[in-house]
Amino acid sequence: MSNAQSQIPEVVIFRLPIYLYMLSLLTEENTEVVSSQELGTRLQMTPAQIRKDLSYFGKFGKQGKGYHVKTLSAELRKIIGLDQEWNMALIGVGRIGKALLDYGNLALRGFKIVAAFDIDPQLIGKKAGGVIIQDTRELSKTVNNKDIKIGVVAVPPTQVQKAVDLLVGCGIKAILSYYPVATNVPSDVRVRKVDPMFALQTMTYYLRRLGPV
Amino acid sequence: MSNAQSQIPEVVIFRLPIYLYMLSLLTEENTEVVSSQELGTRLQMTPAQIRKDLSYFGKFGKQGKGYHVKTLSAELRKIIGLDQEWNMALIGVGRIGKALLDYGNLALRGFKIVAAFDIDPQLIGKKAGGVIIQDTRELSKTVNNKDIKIGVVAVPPTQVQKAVDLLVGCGIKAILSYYPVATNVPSDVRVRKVDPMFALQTMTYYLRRLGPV
DNA sequence: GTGTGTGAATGTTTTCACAGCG
DNA sequence: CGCTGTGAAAACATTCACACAC
Repeated sequence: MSNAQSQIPEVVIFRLPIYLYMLSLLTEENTEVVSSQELGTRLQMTPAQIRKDLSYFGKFGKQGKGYHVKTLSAELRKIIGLDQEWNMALIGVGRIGKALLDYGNLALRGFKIVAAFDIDPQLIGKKAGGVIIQDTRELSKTVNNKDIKIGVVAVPPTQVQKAVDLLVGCGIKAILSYYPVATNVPSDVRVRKVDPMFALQTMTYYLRRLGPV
Repeated sequence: MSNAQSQIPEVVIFRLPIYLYMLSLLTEENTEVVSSQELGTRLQMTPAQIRKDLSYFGKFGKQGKGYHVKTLSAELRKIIGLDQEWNMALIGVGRIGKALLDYGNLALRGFKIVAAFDIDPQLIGKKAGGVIIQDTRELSKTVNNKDIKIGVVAVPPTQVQKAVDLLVGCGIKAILSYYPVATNVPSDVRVRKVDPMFALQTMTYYLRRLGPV
């Protein structure tokens, strides 16, 4: 049915969860149908962009009416891959790692940290966020047993490549890293780097340019 | 000296903290000088892009050598506005709010939550992450007393506009919101929306397209 | 020789504008 | 009529390629 596959810009993929999020808000408000106009207002983007983005995946709208909220929601969930649960392995149970283990929203949105690993012997065997911290040597076995598809790397910069290698060795194809260091991975493995501080650090640039306060 | 001001693309601003981060790693390694080539390799971007980005702000490199790590670091910190401490007010001490109060990296990087607010009477007066939770009615007074320049909004979607209005009313010009709902603000106020889940939610798209596993 | 800074060229993303459908 | 879906145009961002400085 859909041809889809390769030529969809990455920015478009990045926006899909945003649409989905707004659709979930609309569902809560019992809105049945929404136009690209209305979505655009709520998300502060142009209606044309929303229509074009969605058109990469199919024709979900009805002319003269708009988009059926529930239907579009379901379609997007399928496209993004959120119509299933995803098991994740956490490498590194330091500050960020612990915060992730305690972060309730993960489970709410279908992501579950089902195993945690560290190299610190002091931590191994301890319990955190419902899982027992394991030695990294058990990674491969656990990935298979627990059907883990996503790796989350929360180790210091110097250890990132090592952690990534471990995950890649177990057949993991999607890795979220909490330090933006470059990593060497086969081309079919996707590493996404996030830093919770970057958003703050870009705002100060603009604060400075507002004239003296 | 610098003309700077308006015409610098926002994507460039977003990359500055990334450069700064890599420079801090290089400093730890006692590297004195680095080329755009080397930076590019480490950050997985083209040298040309790095040079062009930096050239928006001045000429920091030396031909034939590269960039002096410490000097460039210092310059970038000045440009981004990280050569000072920033006081922040948190609105909403729920799950995300509490996580932020406990997040050590904030202070390490020069950001400090110096006041927290909520409307829940059960929370007001309690202590969290070193600050006492206050009634939002005290916001204005506290913003002035504590020289607060950044607001962090961690309240449910339906309350975001209200919280943002409060902050804007106190003269706050930079707001970080943990839900990507559109907000109405004067044009000199910058609202940045972050959702810690979006990075995950885009990876599953690509996971699905890797052929059956 | 080596690597920056930068116009010009190329590539990508967004917006426009309108045909066509409900 | 109103609103989608979409080629074509405009805006924007990245990369090239080279003169010049060390």
